[in-house]
Order: sequence, then structure tokens, then C-alpha cells
Amino acid sequence: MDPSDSLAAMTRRKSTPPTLSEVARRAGVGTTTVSRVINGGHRVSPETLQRVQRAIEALGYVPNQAARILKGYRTRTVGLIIPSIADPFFSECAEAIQAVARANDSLLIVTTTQNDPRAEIDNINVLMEHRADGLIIAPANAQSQTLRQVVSALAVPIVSIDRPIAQSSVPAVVADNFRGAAVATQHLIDHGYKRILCLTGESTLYTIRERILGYRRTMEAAGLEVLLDTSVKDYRSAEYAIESLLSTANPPDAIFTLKNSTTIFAFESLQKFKVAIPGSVALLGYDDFELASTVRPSISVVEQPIEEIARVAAEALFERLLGSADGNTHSMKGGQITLAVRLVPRSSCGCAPRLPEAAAADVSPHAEKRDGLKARTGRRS
Amino acid sequence: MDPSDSLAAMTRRKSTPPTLSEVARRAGVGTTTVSRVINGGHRVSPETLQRVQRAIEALGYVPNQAARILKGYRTRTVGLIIPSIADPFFSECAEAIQAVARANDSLLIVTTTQNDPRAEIDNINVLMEHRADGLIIAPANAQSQTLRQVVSALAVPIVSIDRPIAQSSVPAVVADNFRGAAVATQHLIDHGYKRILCLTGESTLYTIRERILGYRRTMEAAGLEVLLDTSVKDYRSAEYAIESLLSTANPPDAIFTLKNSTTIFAFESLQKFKVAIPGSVALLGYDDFELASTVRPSISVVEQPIEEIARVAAEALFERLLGSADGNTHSMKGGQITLAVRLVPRSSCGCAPRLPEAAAADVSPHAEKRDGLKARTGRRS
DNA sequence: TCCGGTAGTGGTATCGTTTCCATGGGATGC
DNA sequence: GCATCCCATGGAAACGATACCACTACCGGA
Repeated sequence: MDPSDSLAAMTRRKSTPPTLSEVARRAGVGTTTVSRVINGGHRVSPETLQRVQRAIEALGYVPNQAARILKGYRTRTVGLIIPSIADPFFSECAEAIQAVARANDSLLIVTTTQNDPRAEIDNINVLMEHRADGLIIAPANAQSQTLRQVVSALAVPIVSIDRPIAQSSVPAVVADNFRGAAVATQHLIDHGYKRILCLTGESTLYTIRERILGYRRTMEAAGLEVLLDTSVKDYRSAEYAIESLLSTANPPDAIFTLKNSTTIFAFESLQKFKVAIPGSVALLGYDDFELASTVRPSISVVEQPIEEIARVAAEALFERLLGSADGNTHSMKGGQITLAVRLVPRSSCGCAPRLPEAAAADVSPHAEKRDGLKARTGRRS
Repeated sequence: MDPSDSLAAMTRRKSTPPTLSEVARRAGVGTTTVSRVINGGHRVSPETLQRVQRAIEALGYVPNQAARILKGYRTRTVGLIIPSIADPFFSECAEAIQAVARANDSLLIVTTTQNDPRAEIDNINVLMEHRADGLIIAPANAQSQTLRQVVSALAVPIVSIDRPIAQSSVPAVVADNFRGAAVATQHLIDHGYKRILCLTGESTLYTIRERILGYRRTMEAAGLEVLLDTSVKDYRSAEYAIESLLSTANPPDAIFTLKNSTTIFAFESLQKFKVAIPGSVALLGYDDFELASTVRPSISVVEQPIEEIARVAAEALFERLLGSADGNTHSMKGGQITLAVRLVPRSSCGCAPRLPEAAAADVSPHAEKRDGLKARTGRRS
């Protein structure tokens, strides 16, 4: 308040930040009292409280988390390890998890791996150095031996999202990839399509493998030929694939793409070669995207409950964090929560989109639901 | 290596993580020596080094950053404060900044404000508690009095991105919004359009206001009527606006939208009312998006160098961080770096897209370029 | 009157690391 | 052969906040 004070404060702060004991000295009290003021001001007389608060203000004091953390057990910090922060799927996850973290007043530290298993281990180490209370991780490679070992030796709770860690007891929150693909495939079959081609894109990831399985089982059950193409990875390969198909004697009458980018590559290529959608070839994609309903024709997709995956995982983590304080770690022990996905039929599969949102059908009725699980409130409208 | 060792390690770690002195005791050396091993292992004999490393391995020791930070001056942590992590613009920023942080082996902590000035201040406080070495911030409100005060009292270097902080000496890295809008407007004028309507969306943000100005000046210079509509904020308002236009006696022949979402809203509405683009009305948007070239007609846009903004800002911050260690804080002192944007003509403005990428024209020739500034390598292809 | 309880307060050990300073010995320079 | 220097090493004092414990008033009840 006093100009000379704030000037002094600023001058001082340009070197080293003021400490708790400096505040104490200035307020003429002990360090304990200042500490109490910072932590709620209980058991401090009103006058002392005010005096200390004034000193804090004047010095521009900000408590040093490093020192706090060093003393206490919890750091109120959780880590999130994802392949990329620019990927809409994961940035939506990050946003949702951050909201939960904030609600549990913890800080979220997000690190990215670019799907490099080595970076993944590094990131775990960094977060352990910062003594994160817990970790949420979308494993780059579900099969990684190293990851499994590192994770099993970890002292803090972990939850994995989107992809489980094979043969480990790390709880996972995933979407029902198998059933999503199965329902999508069945939907195409119900439309009367017989030669349904599945474009997988990268086929090593857990999610994609599950989807392939869902597609395969459904086709087999219907007595139809399984048509898999793992070659489409960018525009070029998509164009090549589509072009080849057109010259085939018995071309597919529907295409099922297993990931976002593949859907877009396929869509562009089909447009380029002026293939009518769904007239000549129907198209159905996995994972919704913002403009799927804007492009013409609008693209039918399987929509994943991204925000819900993230939120459920984060809530499970904090449940364990709070629970373990009470020695109570019962829930989700090594379990897996599989969340329902929903088919969003639009034009590209041959559906006439009347009430696009209302027409959406929930699938995966057998998916486990947790207590108090709120329905997903879609962010895209 | 010895099974009993790792078992002991794990048992121990389930309670409290092993400390440096435990490692020291186990290796039969002093704490100083262990510290040296951790920090590069210089001035330690090979045998001792190995012994210590074995002990570290056996105990599963991970240094405690809190303790480290408490001692040292730098925390090797920088903060990034953005409105949202789910917004593609900012998630691309975050990704780029994280890359720079990693290269300077620092940890990036991303926090979000949802454009709430209060949350912004909170976030600054949190990051100060964690003693971040520096801050990068995309201010929710460029005019905020409070923010300006807080920021000016801050002890660490700050750089703002996308939007400057008014009347403050905080260096900013921004895109050339004025010129981008001017060039876009001129482009439409050159195409022969006379009644160019500008849909602003939210019009309070710095970036939007700059763009409005660029549009206005260009229209005025051409002797054309300035047509501004600030009402479009979602699908509903877009539909209403477009519908009203159609019944006007003298409707616009071109629409210039100032942000991504507005572009999409307008595009959808035009399609809904079967308005030919660019036949009846041309469309040109600000800010590129992934499917702008996929929709039919493809949408012409002004593309911003997002990754470059982020990278330049991060590099400037680290330059200051390293510089201030040498007492050398000369560069970018309170300056502003304005980066060139480029017009990407596609179909919606009436351009025949021959070589979409090659046809892109750099604008803003007078924009300052920094030494060693690499050309932007587009991530979308 | 004495005793127990409690609100307000301060002293001080402690967290895990770094860093300054000290020490002991072997090699080198004359 | 002695002083010198360097190298490998360890002891111990910080860093800033917390929490246990101790202490003083002061109040009310027996």
C-alpha cells in the first residue's frame, strides 16, 4: 500500500522472492504464525492475521511450492502422458482431465511422447522426479515389455486411457472398440452392402486391432468376405488404394475406415475420382470429427465418448489417491472400464439424416457402467 | 540385479521413495559423491561411479525435484497460460512450445483459463508458487487492468502470444492480423466483389479488432461500404443472419469471416439455404482448418503461422532466461514481433485452385523477421 | 484456591538436495 | 626430499515451509 513498500518489494523480488520468515520478521511474528495464516488462518487472532496479511501483500510473498512439497507427503500434482497434445482426441482428454484435477485442487502436468516408447519412459521419470501423486497414461505401445516393468515398479497409482497395458494390473478406461466396429459393420450389412472394405491405417495400435476384430467377426458371422487394407497412411496411399479399387472386377460397395485421418484421406480420394457417396460406395468412419456433418455428403461415424473416458479415468485416479490415504484401494483394482460408443448415422452410409442427433443409437449395452456415471454431454453440436 | 535387491527396493518404495543419502549409505560413500554422480559423474573415480550407479539402480532411486529446486536458483520449469487446450490453435501452440522447452531441458506446465481473467490471475499465482522460470501467456483480455498490474510486478520474464497486453512492456509475438484482413479484403475486391460483408463473431478480442480494422481500412480505401455484422456466434445466429441477408434488397456478394467457427457456421448456413458459393456469394475465412480444402467448395482462408508464433515466443523467452543469467536482457525488450500471414486462395472466393499450395502468397512484407527464422513447415498436408 | 482446558503463539527439527569448505594422499616440479 | 597442486572424497550448512512440541494467558468449574 505504501509506495515505498511496493518499491522495496519489487526491488527485492528482482533478486530472490521473499520468504515466509521475511514475512514473519516484517509482521513481527513467528514463522509458525505466518504458516498458519497461509493455510487458512485458523487459530490466529484477527489482529495478527491482518498484520501478517499486510506483510504478505507488501512483500508480494508467494509461498514456495518446492519447500512445501519437500515437507509434506502429497504434491497435489498429477501427470498425464499422451502421444501428442495437438491431436484433438488427446487435447480433449487433457482438457477434461485438467478440469477434474482442478476440482481436486491439483496441478496437471502434461507431457507428450510422439508415440516414442523411449520418450514415454523419460516422461515417467520426469514426473516421478516431480513426485507426481499419480499418473494417467495413454501408452504408446500396449505391448511394451519395458513399459510394463517400469509401471509395475512404480510407487504411485496409475490409470491408463484409450489403450490398456497388456498383462499388467494397471486399470484402464477404454472405449468399446470391438463393439463399435461390430455395430458399424452390422449397420452397413443391414443397409445391404456386401463387399465392405476396411481401411485400417496404422494397424499396430490396440484400438485399431480391436476394431479390426469387431469388423472381422461381424463379417464372418454374416458370411461375408473380409476385406482388409492396411496400406492407407496418407493422401497418396489413399488415392492409390481407391484408384486400384475402381479398376477391380468386383469392387467394394462400402468402405469402413478405422480412424479419423484415414476417413478423411478416403473421403478426399473418393471425391477426387468422382465416386458417388453413398451411391457407388458407402463410407463409414471411426471417431467423429468437427466437420463430419458439414462436408457433403455428411459422413457417418462411430463416436467415442472422449470426454467421458478422460473424466472417468481422472476420477478413478483421484478416488485411489484419496482412498489410499485411508488405506482403501478397493475400487477398480486392476480392472478395466469399457465405455459405450455410439453410431452417428449421417448421409455417407446411405442413411437419410432426419434428426441426426436423435437418430444416434447407443451401442454396447453390456458395457460396464460405473456408479454415478453421468451421461456424456456432447461438446460438439 | 540381485532379486532380493529389487524386492527390497519395491517394498521400500511403496512407503517413501529412497533418498540420496540412502543411496550414499548403500554405496558406502558420502552424499556429495552421489550428488556428483547424478549431475554428470565428473570428478568421481570410475569404481566409485559404478558402485553408486549400482546402488541407484538397486534402490530405484529417483532424485527429488522439490529438494533440488529448493536449493538451486532455476527450476527449469516454464508456464504456459492459454484460454483452452482443446482449441486447435492453442494446442498447436502448446505442442510447439513444449518442443522448445524440451530442447532447453525444461518442463512445460500448461494451464487454461477458459478466457476468465480471474482464472488467469490464479494460474499466474500457481505458476509463481511453483517458481516457474518464465511465463508465456495468451491473455484472455488484452485490456485487463489487473493483468497489467500483476504482470508488471512479476519477477520472471514473460512473453505474450497471439495477443499483446495493452500498455505494458511485455513482449508479444503476434500474427499480422491487420494486414491479413487487409489482403483478404483486397483479394475479394480484386475479384470484383463490391458488397463485402464482414462477420466478426466475438468482437472484443484484440485479434478480431485488428482484423476488423484491416477490413475497414481496405474497404474505405476502395470507396466501398463497410458492412459489419457482429451477431454470428453459433449456428442459430448464423442461419438467422444469412436468411435475413437473402431477403435484403441489396445483398452482399461476398462474406469475409474473421474466425474459424464463424466461417464454419456461415458455410453451413449458406449450404442450408442452397446459396451458391462462390456463384451467389463468395466466402473467405480467417484462420485455416484441417478440412477447409476438403469441403466442397474448398474454402479460401488466411493462414496464420501458429507453430511459428509459438516457437518464436518460446525461443525469445529462453533467450531472455539464458541472457538474464549473464545480465544480458537486451533483445526484444518490450518489443513486439509481428509475423506474416498468408492468403490461401481456394474455390470459395472464386479462385480456380490450380496448385493450392504454390498459389499461396505471402503477405505482410514489412513484418519483422528475426535472425535465423526458419520458414514454417506446415503440419497439415 | 487450584486445576484442567484451550486459544494464540513461537522455537526448532526436519524434508532431500546442493555447495562450500576441508582433508588426505599421490603425483609433479624443483 | 620437500613444497605444491590436483583429484577424489566427505562433513555440514543452507534452501523455505511445516509440524511437533512447549509455553503463556486466561477462563470456568469444583
